[in-house]
Amino acid sequence: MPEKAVELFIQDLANRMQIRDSEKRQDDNAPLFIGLTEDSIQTLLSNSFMQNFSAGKQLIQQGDTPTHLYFIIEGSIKTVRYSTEGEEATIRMLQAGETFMDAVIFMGGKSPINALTLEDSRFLMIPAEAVRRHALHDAQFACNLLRIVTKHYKNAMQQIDSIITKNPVERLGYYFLKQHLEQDPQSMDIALPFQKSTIANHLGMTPETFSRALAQIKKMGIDVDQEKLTLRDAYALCHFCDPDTAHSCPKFETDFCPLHSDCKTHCH
Amino acid sequence: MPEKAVELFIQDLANRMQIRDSEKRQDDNAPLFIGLTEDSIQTLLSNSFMQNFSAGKQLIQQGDTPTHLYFIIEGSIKTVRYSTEGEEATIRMLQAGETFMDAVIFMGGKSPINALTLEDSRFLMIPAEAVRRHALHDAQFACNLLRIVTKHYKNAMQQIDSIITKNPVERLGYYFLKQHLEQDPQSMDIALPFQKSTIANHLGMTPETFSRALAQIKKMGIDVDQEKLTLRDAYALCHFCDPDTAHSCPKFETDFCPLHSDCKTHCH
DNA sequence: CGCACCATTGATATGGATCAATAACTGTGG
DNA sequence: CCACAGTTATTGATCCATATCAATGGTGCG
Repeated sequence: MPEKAVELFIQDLANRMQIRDSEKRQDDNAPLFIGLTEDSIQTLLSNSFMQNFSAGKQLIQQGDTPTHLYFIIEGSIKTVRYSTEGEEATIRMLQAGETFMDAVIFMGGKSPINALTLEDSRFLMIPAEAVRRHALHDAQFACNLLRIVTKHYKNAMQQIDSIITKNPVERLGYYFLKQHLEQDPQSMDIALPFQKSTIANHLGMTPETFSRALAQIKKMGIDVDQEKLTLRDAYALCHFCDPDTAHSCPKFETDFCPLHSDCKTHCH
Repeated sequence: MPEKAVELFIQDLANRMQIRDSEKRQDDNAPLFIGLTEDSIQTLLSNSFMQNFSAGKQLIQQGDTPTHLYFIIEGSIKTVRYSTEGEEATIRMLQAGETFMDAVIFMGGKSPINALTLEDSRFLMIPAEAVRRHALHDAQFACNLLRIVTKHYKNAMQQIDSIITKNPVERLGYYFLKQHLEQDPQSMDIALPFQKSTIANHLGMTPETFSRALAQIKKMGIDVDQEKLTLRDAYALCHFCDPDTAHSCPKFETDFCPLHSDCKTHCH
């Protein structure tokens, strides 16, 4: 039964990756399996299985030895650290298509984070030992992991920077900007994929402060309608940008990008 | 001339790794080259070279395309991000034997960080393209990179957690604890490897606050003598510990570890 | 010796946390 | 369809930790 599920998953994955190919977006989804041979995927997944968990379940605790790499088929989770007084610091929030425990597996010790489901979720679980072994045999797979982990690391660096140098409004704007670029840079709508209090904690502020920051943002050309934002102005988020984020923006290096030296219109 | 330097370096590295072998500490130093064949190292370093930079030199700017992986032969550097108003957030401070730009090379875009020398320094510089190519050919090398990057990532997570949930004194204590475990868990002395203002920024506080936190720490059984700390009590730092850090402490799971359930002496 | 630079210490100000109350939404059952 | 409880979000009032401002002391270097 587990094997069957995995078979199905592989087939589905293959389908999806072909679709992606034609869309030229093969990099973005399931980056763990990019460029692997059918054989390689089979070997890697030979002891993997699917499992469901209900909302609010602690999958991993700080100090546990990580046993699996989790690939989210359905649902969402967050990874957090707790202080001794029980305060929590949210490191990441993840949705379907993303993986977690991918980095922890290679840290060579106990897990520095807790992982818990935010809603009822379904995972493909690949044994940690299989992942480590496979990485040593398939350099492509190891490089996929590298790309994934470095991306996490980049996000962590931006999170650190945000918390240290930015005020709540700027942090929120920066978060929205990144969501905007990630979801669909053409659309004027941005979805809030998680509960506000969860995002607030991820940004290092209380829900109250988050709420007040939202109110500020409204005044800057962004309509807030429950769990959806609408930009009234395509450039409303531009002054939250930074030099490395700019490069993933379609407006970058057009004369309309406020960071561009020739820009006349949107500079301040 | 560059080739000669690299030859020498490899030889020196080999020597050092043999020494480490006998000390059973082969994991800790030069983790980039662990387990690689002589051939593999040769290929990797074929276009590498040594270069010196004076203190305060910007090696990489945010938004630059990273060109090399740097291995610090001598000196120290820090990686930082700047806000638009010029405030800085220090991500890491590194010394001889460590590498940087290792993760950035695999992020597939522009650098999210600046790197600048803290003193006159000397680096082994390996072209980024060579690193990426070699990672695809030598899975062992890719796994070494994975271990390095995941370690950075772990530190970043702890840094985020510290800044969000801990007050300045706790952050400082946690930093000292980690230094203590990293430098020499047996010794009662801890060296401050960087300028106080640099550490302060890394911990997300001003130099003034750092200074006041130091004063608090003095009251907790730790003598502060300029750039060296001395623990008056081997357990002085224990209540700054957390479940995942504990595992790298020699006192862990002895009855004297305050985190241990059977501990009678040091609990509070 | 004197000039920088860094660290410390004290006085004050302020941004965001906390506390408290209300409002909006979610789902459930009558 | 509405009434209800439970959760999540907003808004207001207050407080406190840490930043900021300012002055002094220490250290190393030319």
